[in-house]
Amino acid sequence: MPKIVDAAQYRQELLSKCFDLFAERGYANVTTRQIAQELGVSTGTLYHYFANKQVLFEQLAEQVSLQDVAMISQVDKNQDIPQRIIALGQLLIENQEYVIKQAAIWIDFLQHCSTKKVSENLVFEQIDLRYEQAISELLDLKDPQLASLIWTLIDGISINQLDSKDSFTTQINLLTQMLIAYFEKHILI
Amino acid sequence: MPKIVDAAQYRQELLSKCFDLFAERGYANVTTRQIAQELGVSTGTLYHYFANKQVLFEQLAEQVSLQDVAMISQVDKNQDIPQRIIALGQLLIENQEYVIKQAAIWIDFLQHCSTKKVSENLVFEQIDLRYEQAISELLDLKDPQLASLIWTLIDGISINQLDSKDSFTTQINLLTQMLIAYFEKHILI
Amino acid sequence: MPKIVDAAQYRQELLSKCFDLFAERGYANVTTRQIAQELGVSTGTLYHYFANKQVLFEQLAEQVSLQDVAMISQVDKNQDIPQRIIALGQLLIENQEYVIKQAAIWIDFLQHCSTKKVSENLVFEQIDLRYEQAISELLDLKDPQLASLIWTLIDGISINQLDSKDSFTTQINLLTQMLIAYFEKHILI
Amino acid sequence: MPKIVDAAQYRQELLSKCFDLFAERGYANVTTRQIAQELGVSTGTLYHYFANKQVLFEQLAEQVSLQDVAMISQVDKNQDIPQRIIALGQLLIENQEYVIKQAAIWIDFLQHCSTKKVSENLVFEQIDLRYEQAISELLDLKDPQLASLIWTLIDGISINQLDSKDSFTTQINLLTQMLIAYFEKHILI
DNA sequence: AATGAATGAGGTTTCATTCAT
DNA sequence: TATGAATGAAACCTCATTCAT
Repeated sequence: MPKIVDAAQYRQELLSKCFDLFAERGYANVTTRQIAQELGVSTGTLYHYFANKQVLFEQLAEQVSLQDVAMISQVDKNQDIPQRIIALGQLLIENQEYVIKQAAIWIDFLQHCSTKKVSENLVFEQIDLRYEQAISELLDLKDPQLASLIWTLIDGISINQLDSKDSFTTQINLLTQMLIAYFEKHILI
Repeated sequence: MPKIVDAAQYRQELLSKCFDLFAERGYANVTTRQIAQELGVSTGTLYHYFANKQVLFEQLAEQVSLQDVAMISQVDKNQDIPQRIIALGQLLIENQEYVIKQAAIWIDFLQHCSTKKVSENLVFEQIDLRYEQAISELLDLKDPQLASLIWTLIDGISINQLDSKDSFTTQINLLTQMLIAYFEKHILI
Repeated sequence: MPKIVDAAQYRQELLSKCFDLFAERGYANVTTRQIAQELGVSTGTLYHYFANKQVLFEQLAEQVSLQDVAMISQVDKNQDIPQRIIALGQLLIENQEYVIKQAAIWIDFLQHCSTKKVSENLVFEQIDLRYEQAISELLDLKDPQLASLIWTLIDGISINQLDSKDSFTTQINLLTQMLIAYFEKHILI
Repeated sequence: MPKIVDAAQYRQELLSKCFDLFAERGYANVTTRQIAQELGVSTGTLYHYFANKQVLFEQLAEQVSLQDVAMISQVDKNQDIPQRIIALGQLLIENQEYVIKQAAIWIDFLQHCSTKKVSENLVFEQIDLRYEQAISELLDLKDPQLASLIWTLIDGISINQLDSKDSFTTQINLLTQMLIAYFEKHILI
């Protein structure tokens, strides 16, 4: 009997392990050899679990999106909308290291998708929808575009955090206030 | 009489010509041969005008940032702040094709910078400052962070425009309203 | 009670099963994984029965040569030489699918042998001798070179059957007539 | 101005230089690095002149077929058919080293073609036709199948010359006699 | 100034073979 | 016996860059 008991689970582990690598260097600047090394396996093993570098990356993006959604759903919904927005901001700031990396990967994935043909965008659209739903649910939104936009703005902030990570807090807080102001004026009451 | 009168100007022309290429494919997916072909010159000539691919790209990013600033400064300042915000939104929507491409290049450049060492971030910081000033001036802002944020959010929206370009208008309009709500609540009296 | 009673016999079965695979794709274009899959076993099992891919192939070539000889010996020897030649041609045409595949494997094996050192040519020479004897016996030949040549010519025709399998019949018939003409002129009486 | 004056001619030179390599080792056993080394160029240069290994090989096969035809046309046609056949045999024996290698490449090419899809067989059919015409012309043949067959038989003999190169002469001579016997019986008069 | 042939390090991927279970 | 995950050398190919002309 072979060593690995649950291949699917092991794949997830491998994906998690190369999260930092892709986030910090970007898809094009990471070699498959580096990935294998980071994972502590041979390149052969890498290709045993993932058809190719592209597929590996797509599965990582998918995994990341699921984690993001899980993070968002941590916000306590027993509060009014402005409080929830603040709580979301708080959560992002607490997890800023992760959030910034996640954004780096997501942007990379976007570029990747725009290069490829439409057929592959199915996985992209599916992921996109996930974010939309998570935000809609959190803020009781009826407008899907608004939900999409909010996460888009968060990503926008995240990727702009080159080294000045202390500004992340400030920018998220500013965004929080913008959202609250917008909600108070257009949505609540 | 030599063909090229003004080398500096010719360089600018070359840069302009490869804007689309980088925007659509991304730095890593464009080869120097493709660039040369797009420009209608040989690779040798390319290297005559630019030390290497990286420098070429950095100069393109710089050129783009100057064009962006020029675009922003087109907004008529003889209106109140909310009107200026609306006008800016309008401008972005009118130039959406350019704005989206510009964002693609900017994000690519960000990734590029975060990979490299600090020494090269000088050019990055310089560019960043330019945006900050343009927005600050346009909206009479005292807080540089807020100015930075606004352009950051615009970029955030822009890069998320994979194919669904019709949503760009909606999203920019939503952002416009957020900004107005925020200004009304926190800045204008 | 162990599953496999007779390892030697099982090996023969395995060899027979991968005949088509090697014939259609060629030694270099068949992976051990494909072989294992075709055989319905794991690669581990494959290596349990055969030291390596090369040995597997050599044994296949040997098995094929034995089958060829068995086929040749089916020709009824109660006829004169020209009739036997015609009967041999008939037999080849009837089994053309097999004959063509067998030739593909044989040629592959020849290439294989010419690459390796002389030590391994023992198995090659042994196989070669087998063909020589079978043909010599069938046509009452004294000249071993002539016997060799005949099978060589048949192989030559066989490998040239890319897709145009209908020409196989024609070409074998032409060869048959050549042989008869040659025998009538130089050998019989 | 670049170094190479006539790229097409240089390509031919490169092809000629790797003839031995492919003939002796076979397509699958020759690496692109070995080819480059044999040619005295870098792998990059190799790929500058040939899209990939496959294309290089196909062009080699094509070149070889042209040389073969040129060789065949050397036979003096001012003699009767049997004499021409003998002269052809003589020519083959004189050039046996080349003939054997050429056959090795041709067989490799056949295998290669049978693996690929029909679209690529155009080049194969074209080459095949060339042989047919050269032989038809030499022996005043009306039957294209017979012409094809003759070259096929020569190839059959050639590839069977593993090391025993002295038998090549014998076998070609035997084939010569077969052909003469066949012509005398079926074609002439 | 302009060309594009030449370079070769290094990228992605394959695959025969091993070995723990 | 049987399995198939794991290995890593080595294959094919790309591409930023150089340099002779």
